[in-house]
Amino acid sequence: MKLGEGVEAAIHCAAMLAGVDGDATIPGAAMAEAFGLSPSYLLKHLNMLSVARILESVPGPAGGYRLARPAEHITLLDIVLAVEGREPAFRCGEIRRNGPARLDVSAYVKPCGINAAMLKAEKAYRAALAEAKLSDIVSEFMTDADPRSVAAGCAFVARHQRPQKSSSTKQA
Amino acid sequence: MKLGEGVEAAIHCAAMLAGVDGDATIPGAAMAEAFGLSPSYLLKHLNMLSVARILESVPGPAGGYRLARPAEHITLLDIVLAVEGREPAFRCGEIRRNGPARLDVSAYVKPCGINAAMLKAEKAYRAALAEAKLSDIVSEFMTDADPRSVAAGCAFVARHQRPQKSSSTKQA
DNA sequence: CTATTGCAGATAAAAAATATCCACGATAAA
DNA sequence: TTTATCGTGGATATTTTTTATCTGCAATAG
Repeated sequence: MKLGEGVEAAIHCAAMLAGVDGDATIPGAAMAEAFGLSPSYLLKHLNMLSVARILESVPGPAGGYRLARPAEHITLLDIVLAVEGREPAFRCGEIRRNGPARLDVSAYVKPCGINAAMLKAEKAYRAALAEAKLSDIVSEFMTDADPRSVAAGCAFVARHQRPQKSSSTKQA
Repeated sequence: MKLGEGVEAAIHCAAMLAGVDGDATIPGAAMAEAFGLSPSYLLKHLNMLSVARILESVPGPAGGYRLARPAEHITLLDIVLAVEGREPAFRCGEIRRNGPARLDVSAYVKPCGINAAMLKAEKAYRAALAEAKLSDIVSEFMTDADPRSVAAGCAFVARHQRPQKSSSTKQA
């Protein structure tokens, strides 16, 4: 049972993007620098978030990424599933039917009880992640984290975010 | 997020061992054959279950494995942790402090909120697994599975289990 | 036009999971 | 006592997955 490092990166990036003004964007390279990550590889993960409609990407200069919807409507489950895939962690290989004395396939129509129990646990896991909204993560960070850390994060966003020319004008 | 195949093998083996009479044992090679698994590799997993005191191993002819305690006191969590390790799936790399503008370490004493949320979800996952007793898995299999499958399983256990000479005599 | 950005695909390097083998100690049975 | 069977531990190989890099391409603000 292991989660790739991309999950941590994706959540941190999403949290950072929650702090931009209006429809401004932050380039992926800037976020890679902020977290000391490999730019090329981080782009892979950010792209998966784009495909999952969690982020929006804007090409060209002044381009980059921004949230595709308000942070209140993005959960950690959304991000984890986008990066890690939607398949369950436990995949039943149906090894019970791999023995030398194989029965007819009709003997295995009932689902494997072990599989059911494992899937039930993962359902609980996902339910807990679905409860964690990105907006909660951000606001908790703002109030609980060390002021220097908060200030540094906000300064970084302010320095790297790029306002868009078209669109309405400012933020909501 | 992925669970190794060893988990499925370990649970199936433990369930099989729950069906032996008294202190009899079943050799690892027999269980590997029953599930069509590589014997050498399955032994690795069975050994981890032994180290975790979930199984007991008996060397020599008439040796093999048996449950170290009643199936009522073995949970899927016990098995999963024994095989996959006890570390959480999400490991916080503290990438927030890896940027170019590093703050003093004192700015990071507060735990990462993202880490806390991920750990909370995994706690729910483990709690659900802790609810699933091996005895439940077995009894559910006995009553719900196809009779042919149950009969085949019981026959296999009866054919391969090996009673122990010493010890009290029979089971409790 | 030019520079910057995201994207897709090929590729490579590193790490982990899976699998095999052999020497060893224990032990039941012959 | 001898022999064959079993689990253990270590070394090693194979395969798969993860992580990382690079190149060419399309989009676009200035």
